[in-house]
Amino acid sequence: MDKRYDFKKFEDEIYAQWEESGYFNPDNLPDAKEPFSISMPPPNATGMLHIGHALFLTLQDIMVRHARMTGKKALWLPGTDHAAIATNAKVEKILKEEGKTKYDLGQEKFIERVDEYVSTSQDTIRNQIRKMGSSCDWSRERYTMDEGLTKAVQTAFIDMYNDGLIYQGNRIVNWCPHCESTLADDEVEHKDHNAQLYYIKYGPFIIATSRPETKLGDTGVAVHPDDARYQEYVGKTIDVDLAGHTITVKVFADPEVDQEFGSGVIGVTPAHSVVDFDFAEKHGLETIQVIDEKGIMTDKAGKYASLEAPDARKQFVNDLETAGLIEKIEDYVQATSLCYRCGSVIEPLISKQWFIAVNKPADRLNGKSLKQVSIEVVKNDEIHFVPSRFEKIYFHWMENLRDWCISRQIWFGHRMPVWYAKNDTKKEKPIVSKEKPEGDFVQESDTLDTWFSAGLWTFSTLGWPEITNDLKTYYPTSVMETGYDIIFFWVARMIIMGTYHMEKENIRDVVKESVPFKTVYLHGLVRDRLGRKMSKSLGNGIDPLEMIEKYGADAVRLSLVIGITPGNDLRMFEDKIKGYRNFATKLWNIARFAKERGVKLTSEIPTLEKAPDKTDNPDNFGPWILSELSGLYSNYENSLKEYNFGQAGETLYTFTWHSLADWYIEMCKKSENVDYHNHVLGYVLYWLLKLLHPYTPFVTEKIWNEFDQKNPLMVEQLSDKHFKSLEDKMDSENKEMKVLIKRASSVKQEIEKKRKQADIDENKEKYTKELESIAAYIKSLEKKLANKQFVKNAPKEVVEREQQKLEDFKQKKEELEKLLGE
RNA sequence: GGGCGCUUAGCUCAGUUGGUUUAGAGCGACUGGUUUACACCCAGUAGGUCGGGGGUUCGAAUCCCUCAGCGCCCACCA
Repeated sequence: MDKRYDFKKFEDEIYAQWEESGYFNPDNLPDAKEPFSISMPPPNATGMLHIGHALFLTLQDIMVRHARMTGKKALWLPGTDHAAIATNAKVEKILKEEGKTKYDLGQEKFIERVDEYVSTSQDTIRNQIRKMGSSCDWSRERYTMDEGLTKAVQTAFIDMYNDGLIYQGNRIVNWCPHCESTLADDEVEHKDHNAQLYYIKYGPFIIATSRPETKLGDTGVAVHPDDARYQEYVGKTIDVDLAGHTITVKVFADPEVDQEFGSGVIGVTPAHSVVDFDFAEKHGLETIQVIDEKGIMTDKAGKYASLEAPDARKQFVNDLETAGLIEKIEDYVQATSLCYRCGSVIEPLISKQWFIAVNKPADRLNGKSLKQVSIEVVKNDEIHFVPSRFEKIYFHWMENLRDWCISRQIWFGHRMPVWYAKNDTKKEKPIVSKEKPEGDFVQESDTLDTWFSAGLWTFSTLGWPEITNDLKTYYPTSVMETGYDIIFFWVARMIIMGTYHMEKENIRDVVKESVPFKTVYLHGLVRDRLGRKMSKSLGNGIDPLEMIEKYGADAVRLSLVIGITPGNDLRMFEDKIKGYRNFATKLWNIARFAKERGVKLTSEIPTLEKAPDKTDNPDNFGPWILSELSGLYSNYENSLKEYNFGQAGETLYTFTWHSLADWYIEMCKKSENVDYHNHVLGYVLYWLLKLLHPYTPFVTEKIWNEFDQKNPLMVEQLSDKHFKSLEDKMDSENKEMKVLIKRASSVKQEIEKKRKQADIDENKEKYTKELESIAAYIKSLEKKLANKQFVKNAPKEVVEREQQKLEDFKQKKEELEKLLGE
């Protein structure tokens, strides 16, 4: 073996061997029975691996490798997402560099161009995923735009349409003038910014508005029903002159109006405000659109027509001022809506779009709505969140969910199975069908929201709408592991889609449950050393590929996992990774030490009676390390069961470095009982490599290989039964074990004592101090034990423990006193 | 406006239902050592009133209240 583990030399090779072995595919695990499955959150097909990917790949790989090694039929299904808006924008940018626009190409050619781009760049992310050591089943890889998933999307759309859950409607939507597309509610970000509040003389009222130009489209005035100031106008329709532009508004009362804010009167603009749209629906107001899809004033804006909205505002305010209609202008902080992709200010607009009705009772769901069922399955614990606090956030979002706008005006994406007669230019008579109807029909030009297909991911990738063996076996998936930032975008949508489509009559009895996953594990965000988000503009990102190159994939994996807790952000910096590179080297050297001594890996428990019966004999460390190993195993398994990946990792680290290397191996060297220790070491290493493998798959596999093992480590079994028998054996030889382990620890103390003795002269002062603090502690223990309340109320074990402590410290005190010659 | 999280050694973080720890780890600092498993090493030292205050309890980093700072999410006050 080389003196140092050269990860660069081995990692790619090891991965290739794994892949060739076919064991990433659970079909090739013949003895495995109980299924375990994870759908990989699909990275963007055109994306590059970033540190966030590295984190989820590590966590999921740990789960999958562990499942595989504990006898499960472990499937980790990889894939990529077409990321409609992002990819569309990317290709548009490339075209721009060529001096072209998408219109030069036309939709068909543009899509060809996108497909071309996607297929060349998909390989990049695939290979980057491999670099992390991800043991996913590439034979089942999917893409959200592949043939099968396209079919799934169409089937899902048609089913929901036929059930009345998808409808076309003229409703107010979030419009991004830059992307020229609608956005879902949660694709809109809210940011405070400084704005002006204009108080306008508005017929008999004063109204406040931050967007004066929209007032040209007002059709109503809202006041509070109890507001004495405006009672006389309620129910009346009045004409209002706004500097020469006359609008007609209906005055109505609604309890939503806050009497205290502004003047207590709202000018209602149904076409350009979400709230006002709701008012309009409720009170039967007309809508007048004064701003169009590109942010330009329409003909309805009278003399302001064809101006850009900000210019129209300036001019309009100017005109109002001249006419003496501006009462005052106040500064105030307003929450504006911004596009989450490009940051443009969102324009609420009324337009004809496709929606999913989340509140509508559905026959398939026994008259419950999508929303109700999605809430229910989490309340009933059919799905549970780790950490559970995110359930509250999920409920809150679900309860307030409005109908989901699923149509997008970008070119790249799933086409809807919707057709219009060629002369139906207003899209008034949609025909929903997979095939183009006979005659002169054109397909709906809008595409579907990316999250529509992403919502189907857990079952579309298993072959749905076909009823496949995979669907029967692996649905619902065991765990959904993803970031908390994506709960609404994705997790919630998968729950909506899964609980609906898997209730279909031909599926219901085939899958075990309709929920898409049983557990949602949410990890935190990776931040820089200062806790800032990693971003290109800050240049504070850590490139996982560069780090793999420098320190190895195992080191990157450990650095992402040790010390983390579910749902909490973590900070990442290079030194951390370097430290874990050292760990891999440490492990390598342990193995090298073993190999050079002629150690053979073995699963056979070393006999205990070989340890000689002498207090200071280093051979006593044999039983000691076995008991440590046994403790490690239960700690490890319990931590993983609770998704405490950080803790399990830390336990492995501490055992390997400190118990095994620093103590046990040091003792081995001092013993002449070579055969015995070789057995112990071969045994401990055999199991330790298995335990470590999910965390550091490369170096453990390589070491395993160095010991000429038959099978790859990745399909070796971590046997619960074995550790039970280790424990049993230790129990059955309980008395002897306890004595031996105790002796081992007394050897440790002996060594420390000798060390102290050696430097006692130089450090007399220090030990005197220590003696003082021990004396003080003894006093406090005595006081505690003299406290009747304590003895009465505390559990017996605690009291006993304190008594034991007292004795131990008394002994320590005596020893120290002896040392100091007092 | 509502909700959530965080605040523990110089830095990054653990700390399970309150009691196996007179508060732990890694990194960094300092002292010493070792060159036949490993300097990507070993032994050790220093460093913390567990954000402040109050309460419950025999016992609180851990539970409750309150205040402060940081961060995040949600939200239709025009």
